Amino acid sequence: MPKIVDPVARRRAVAQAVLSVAARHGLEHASLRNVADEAGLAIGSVRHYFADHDELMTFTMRELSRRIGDRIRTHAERLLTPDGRTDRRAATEELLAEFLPLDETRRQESALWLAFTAAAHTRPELRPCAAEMQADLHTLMTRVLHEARCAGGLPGSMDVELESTRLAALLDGLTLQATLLPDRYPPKLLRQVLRRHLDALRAGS
Amino acid sequence: MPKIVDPVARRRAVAQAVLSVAARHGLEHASLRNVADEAGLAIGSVRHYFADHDELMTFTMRELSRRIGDRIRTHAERLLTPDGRTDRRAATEELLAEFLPLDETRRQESALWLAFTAAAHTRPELRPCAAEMQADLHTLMTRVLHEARCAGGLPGSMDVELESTRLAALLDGLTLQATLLPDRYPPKLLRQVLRRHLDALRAGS
DNA sequence: AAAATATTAGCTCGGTCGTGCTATAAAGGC
DNA sequence: GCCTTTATAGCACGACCGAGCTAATATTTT
Repeated sequence: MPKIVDPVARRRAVAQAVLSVAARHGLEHASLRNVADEAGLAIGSVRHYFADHDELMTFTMRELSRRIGDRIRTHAERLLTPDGRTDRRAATEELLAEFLPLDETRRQESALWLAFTAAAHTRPELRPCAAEMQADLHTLMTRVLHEARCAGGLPGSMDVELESTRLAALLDGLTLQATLLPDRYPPKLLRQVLRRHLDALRAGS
Repeated sequence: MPKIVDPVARRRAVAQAVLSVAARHGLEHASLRNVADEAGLAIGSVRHYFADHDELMTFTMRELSRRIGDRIRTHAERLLTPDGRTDRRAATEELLAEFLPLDETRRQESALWLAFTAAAHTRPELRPCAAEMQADLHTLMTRVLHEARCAGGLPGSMDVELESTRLAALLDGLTLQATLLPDRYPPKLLRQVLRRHLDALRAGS
């Protein structure tokens, strides 16, 4: 038998290389050659783990989605399983703030998310994943608003479905703008806008 | 002298070809060859009007910006120079709705806007234009909210600057989502979300 | 020790790219 | 009619691309 290599770990490492190249030079430069260089592998090695370029891209997008999802889930659990001591309002704000590019890590993730989302427009193989990410966001917004309303934090007259869409759009829009112009949208401003929106929801309209 | 050709018209025609190709197959396929084919010209002809590929791209993005801007300005004038008979509230909603992908034309423009905006992340030459577009959006939101407040349509306690950012983010986010999943975000829903936001602003919070 | 095989490495092909460069065609001034 | 200027057309080069394919390497099991 040959050298034992954990195939999933390798695939993830290669996906990380794709993300690094894409973050630095754009998705269009994430060629097999550049990615192999970035990962410190030969081009043939990369092709051993991915059938073709498309599979590499779809896997990488799912990897990005998984990474963001993991980060969100951590906060979501804290919110959805309150231990009594946690401030629901603050926990909600923290959860939603997790989507915003508040530090360099999340700024880079946001930029990558935007790149893949835009690419999904003309690359059919990426569309399912992009659609899933958007659906997941909407679902999470619905859960958050629904539970907040049940807990009495939001008025019962609220249209949860509509407000979920509005909240999701606000987060996506803020992320888009802050990713493009980080200087004009410092973390403080982003949190301020989010807080304002939550306050408005709380007040009923 | 040679055959007389209006150079600006030609440049715009070529830019239109870029937009067509980009809308159909993505910005990365807007090569000189594909664009020349789309425009019905030889590759050399295209290069006669554009020094290099970068200039073609920057010009096309500005052209797109100009086209969207023109459409907006038409509505903006109607709102900012009211003739007494116009309903300010409805005119405002119409103006803001002009940003949303409510029909096929605007859906395509939105997709192109998104593609260029995403590309601006890693293409320095596109950044100034992207930044301008975003700044213009914010400025317009500020004007609309400011005038609406002066006209008594919005509470005086409102933080215009903050609400402008929030409104701009909402529009960008809605556009992003509706462009990616047109089926899930039909025009009716988009207008509903916009109306809800304006109602909330009106109610003071 | 040897055989088996997952892994790595790299050559080759056809294709597309931007761009430098040259050649032809058209049209108004002399 | 000729000449200058502008527009159009297209060849040629080097670079990069994805993918098919083969060979070498390394390591665990037999």
